[in-house]
Amino acid sequence: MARNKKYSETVVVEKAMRLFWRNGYANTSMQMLEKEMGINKFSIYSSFGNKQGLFLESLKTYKGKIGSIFKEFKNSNNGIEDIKTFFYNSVKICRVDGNEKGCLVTNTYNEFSEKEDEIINEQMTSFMTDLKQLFIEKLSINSNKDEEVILKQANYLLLAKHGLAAASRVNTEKEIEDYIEMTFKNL
Amino acid sequence: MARNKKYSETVVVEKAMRLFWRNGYANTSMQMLEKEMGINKFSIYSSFGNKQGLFLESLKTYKGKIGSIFKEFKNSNNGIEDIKTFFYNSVKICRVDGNEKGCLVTNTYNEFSEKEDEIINEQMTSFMTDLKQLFIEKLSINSNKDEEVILKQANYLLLAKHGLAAASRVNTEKEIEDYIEMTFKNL
DNA sequence: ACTATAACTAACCATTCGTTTAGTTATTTA
DNA sequence: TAAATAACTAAACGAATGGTTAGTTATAGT
Repeated sequence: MARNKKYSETVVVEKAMRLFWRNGYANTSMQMLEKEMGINKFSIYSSFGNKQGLFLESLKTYKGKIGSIFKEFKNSNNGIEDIKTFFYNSVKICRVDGNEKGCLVTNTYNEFSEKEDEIINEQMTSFMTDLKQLFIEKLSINSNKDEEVILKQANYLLLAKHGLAAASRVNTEKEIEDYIEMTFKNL
Repeated sequence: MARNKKYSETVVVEKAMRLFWRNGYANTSMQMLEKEMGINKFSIYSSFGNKQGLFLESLKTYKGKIGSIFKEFKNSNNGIEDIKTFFYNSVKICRVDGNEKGCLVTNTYNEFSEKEDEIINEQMTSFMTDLKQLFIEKLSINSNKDEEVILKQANYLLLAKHGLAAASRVNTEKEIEDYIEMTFKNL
């Protein structure tokens, strides 16, 4: 009936994601998004509803980005060694594509931890729960540890992963490598 | 010459600190500060210059608050066991006095990691450097580890402490205890 | 080619931000 | 007690925020 969009929503949401990743939600303004995405506010609002809608779509894109790492993690069968590989892969993905730092999900988790945004908080909690479950499964492979120990170690790894994502924003590659190696020394 | 202040700067900056601690710098508005501190914007500006001045003063107050923990940490001589005690004490201080979460210094470190605020970034870096140095000293007590191992372990502890502060905002006491216990198992 | 309509531009909301300032009140000191 | 002045109140500042809308342009299907 009328003219088509000049932009691809997939392309512009990828750019928005990078900006949110770098600056967090609150510190990314619509003006910055307009500039980075190369489209007008009107287009953003007609495509994504509002700022939060765009952010949720960015989170979805991010999860797609790290999906391959998770898939590899799920499908392998080397127990603890897989978790370690997963840690290294998680850090690696934060180093590509420019200046973005840490894990977008973890950053969001921290930024919204005191807020009361139900939609976003639910997404964060489910992400963490799923990750913990995966750790438990991997820790159970080829192991005769009892459940209590496995749960304790899963908690340990969850917090380690969380802290690693936080630290990867401010620490050097060497420090991070030292941390990962030490983390897995006694599991 | 003229009338005296109705408020104590020490008292109101303590209240400001609690608010910054709970919400971070950007998410704490002057309006919120007025309400929490119980004084007018004018009084805030005349006492502390501007928002950043008030924040720096809050940081100073916070450092005073955790000063006793650091002092105890410095003066004891049980090596690694002291570091563990320090970790537990650091977590404990985050649980008192209401809903404030995590470590104000670490929260600030994270919030400003991408900004270019020289004054604040310098304070954060020096705090971390000092802490690392302390870890190195404690790890060297009654130990025949070579320097490389000690440095690696210091990096490990620094990131663990950083991650712990981040995690203490969102995780349970049990998860945190598990994490600390596991952390020191590896040393 | 015409028209309906979606995509676009750009100006403009109301609100909130950190900060300032004009005007008033209280109290210290001479 | 009276003058000087710091502490106070409250309103307003410009800039920036997320969000909207009136008006224009391009293109789809008839």
